[in-house]
Amino acid sequence: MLKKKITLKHIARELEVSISTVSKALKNSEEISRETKEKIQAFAKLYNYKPNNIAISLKNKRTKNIGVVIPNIVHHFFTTVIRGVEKYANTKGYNVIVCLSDESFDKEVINVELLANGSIDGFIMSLSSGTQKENDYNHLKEITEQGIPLVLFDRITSEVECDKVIIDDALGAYLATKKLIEQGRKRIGIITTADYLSVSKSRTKGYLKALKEYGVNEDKELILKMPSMDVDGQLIQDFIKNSKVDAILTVNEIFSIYGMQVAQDLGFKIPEDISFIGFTDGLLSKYANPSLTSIAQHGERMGEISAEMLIQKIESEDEEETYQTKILEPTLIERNSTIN
Amino acid sequence: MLKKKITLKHIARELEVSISTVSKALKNSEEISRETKEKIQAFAKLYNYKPNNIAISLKNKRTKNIGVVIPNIVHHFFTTVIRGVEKYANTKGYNVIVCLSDESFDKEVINVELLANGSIDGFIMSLSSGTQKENDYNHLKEITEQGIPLVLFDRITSEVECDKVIIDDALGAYLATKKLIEQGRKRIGIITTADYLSVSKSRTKGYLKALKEYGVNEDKELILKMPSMDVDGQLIQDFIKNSKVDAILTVNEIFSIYGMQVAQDLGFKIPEDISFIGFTDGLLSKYANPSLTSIAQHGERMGEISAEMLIQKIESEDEEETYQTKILEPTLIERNSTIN
DNA sequence: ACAGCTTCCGAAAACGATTTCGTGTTAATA
DNA sequence: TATTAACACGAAATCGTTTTCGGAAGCTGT
Repeated sequence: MLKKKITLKHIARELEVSISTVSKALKNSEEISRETKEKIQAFAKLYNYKPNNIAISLKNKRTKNIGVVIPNIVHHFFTTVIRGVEKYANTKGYNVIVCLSDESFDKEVINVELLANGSIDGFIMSLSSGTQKENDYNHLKEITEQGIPLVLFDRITSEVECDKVIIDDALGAYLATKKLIEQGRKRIGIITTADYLSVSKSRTKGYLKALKEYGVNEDKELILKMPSMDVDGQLIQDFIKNSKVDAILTVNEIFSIYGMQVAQDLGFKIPEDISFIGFTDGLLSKYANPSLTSIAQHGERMGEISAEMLIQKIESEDEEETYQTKILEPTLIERNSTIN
Repeated sequence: MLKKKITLKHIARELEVSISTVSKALKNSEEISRETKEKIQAFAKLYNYKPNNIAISLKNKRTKNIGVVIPNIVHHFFTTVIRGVEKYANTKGYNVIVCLSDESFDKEVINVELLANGSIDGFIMSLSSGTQKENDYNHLKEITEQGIPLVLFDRITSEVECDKVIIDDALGAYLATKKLIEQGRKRIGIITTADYLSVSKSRTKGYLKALKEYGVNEDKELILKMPSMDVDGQLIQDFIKNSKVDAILTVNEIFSIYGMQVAQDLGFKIPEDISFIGFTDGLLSKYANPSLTSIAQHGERMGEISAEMLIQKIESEDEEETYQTKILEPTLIERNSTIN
């Protein structure tokens, strides 16, 4: 009943030729006579022969797999990146191995070390918050030292030399803040996370830059730093209640969505009393009520570019150690959470 | 500069012993003398030796990879399943290779065939809509015939004999409909998709069963079948405008969220004039405004169970061909889109 | 002093494929 | 007829690991 996979050896034995002959015949080598080739090819097709990927990987020292290690999969942004990576990788014949670090340094290290032992030809990664907090990148330095190509996206670090893809986070925050100022907002707050997260830091910077440009002084009371990536409802509620903001920029969409709910519960009208802009532009932004003005991070594009850069490095012969950082432009998408 | 990975051969040459000795020493074999083992182990640690996964896979004919093929990654449900699979698989030392079929029959076949050639020890899959439409499962039959374990979840078929994990879709729809009836709703509509999707069919069945139980006759005008998984705004708008429904059940959350927006734009109050219940209970349901009463599909649990069943099959010696279908109970989560 | 045991280690096959090189046969050329 | 070239194929190494088997020492006991 069990139709086990057939190998070159089986074909060779059955047809009374050598394994080499079978191998060559199936690659249509000129070395083999027409009739022998036809015989072998027919037999192979009949028994649905497909070469064993593992054996080929071992021989070629190339797996045609790329490893994607991301902090989580719940944030819509990361799933769109996966989509982009998949899309491009597939056209080039690569599979995608997805590993979740779960925002944990230890899990990230484990995943990387596991995959680095031959399972993949290169990595696409976004740092876990744990890793950014520890500020320890030895696991990444090791793989680059071994010559395994690596592309970091979104959550990156200058500690590791490799290709990188990010959006201009500061610019995104700057544009959003500017938009709010120009709409007449006077007290613009920001809900961000701890500074060790590279993106949050940049976004806060862009926010401050815009304020400065318009002569608004930084006000610590308008900056709420969430201790983790999770929503702390109480903190947001207190912030909205006490800070007298008339606009809020958040570093992800969940903070905004949650903020809007709190604000509405407190009787504020959106966008009249308080307007909101969030980062990421995922499904939530589009379907929230009111819909959320947001800064698109172009995750799918980011995934495609990452995959393209990685595969380019994987397949390039020369060991030129030149790395580039691609910076995508964020896009402000206006919806009903700001005046339009 | 490049610190290439070290192999058994390198160690053997350097320490002037045989490869076999090195291999055994690193496994702490009793065959090797204490001093030789210590010497080899120290050397291996110093040069950070890690065995090559590919070589081991070839030798053992086991990759410690499991392939997950899903229709898309945008639906929150599938990402939660991935999480569950990852979670369980990692505890057992397995990696997860994710492939997206993009709802396409062809892409599903390609992915399966690629992975089946040695890359993975087993499959966890949910059928693409294209596959369910074509009703062609030869690619799956082939892998099961080869003895490769397969677990189907959510979108399954009776055409293939294998382990399966689903929620009781009919029950979910039944419970939701019953809830609506008991809340006094008189004209309960359903927004579903074409019948070839196994889950939509079951859910419609549950909906009809509840109606029948309460003596309500089926009314074709209350059933909207969307031609695809995508939201067709016009259809939904016409449906809400013309059908005079006072409650709507939808087979996913996006249809509900979209429906709520349309209803609100038309001046209906939710839940007073129209109440909504949607399947899936993703982020959208929780953060929508009003928040959406929904039927939780327990994706993460489903992923865990799928992984558990698969790994159990992979690691069991006996070739017993007994397959089971696990049916999870859906949970109705009440929020503000229904009266509470 | 010699059979019989341990103890410790290496040779070789195996997993499944690719590829280089060599060789026997035949046909073409001098 | 002798030489050579073209053709068709096979042997063997290789990728990195595991594992079986056998054998060389050294030791024990009689």
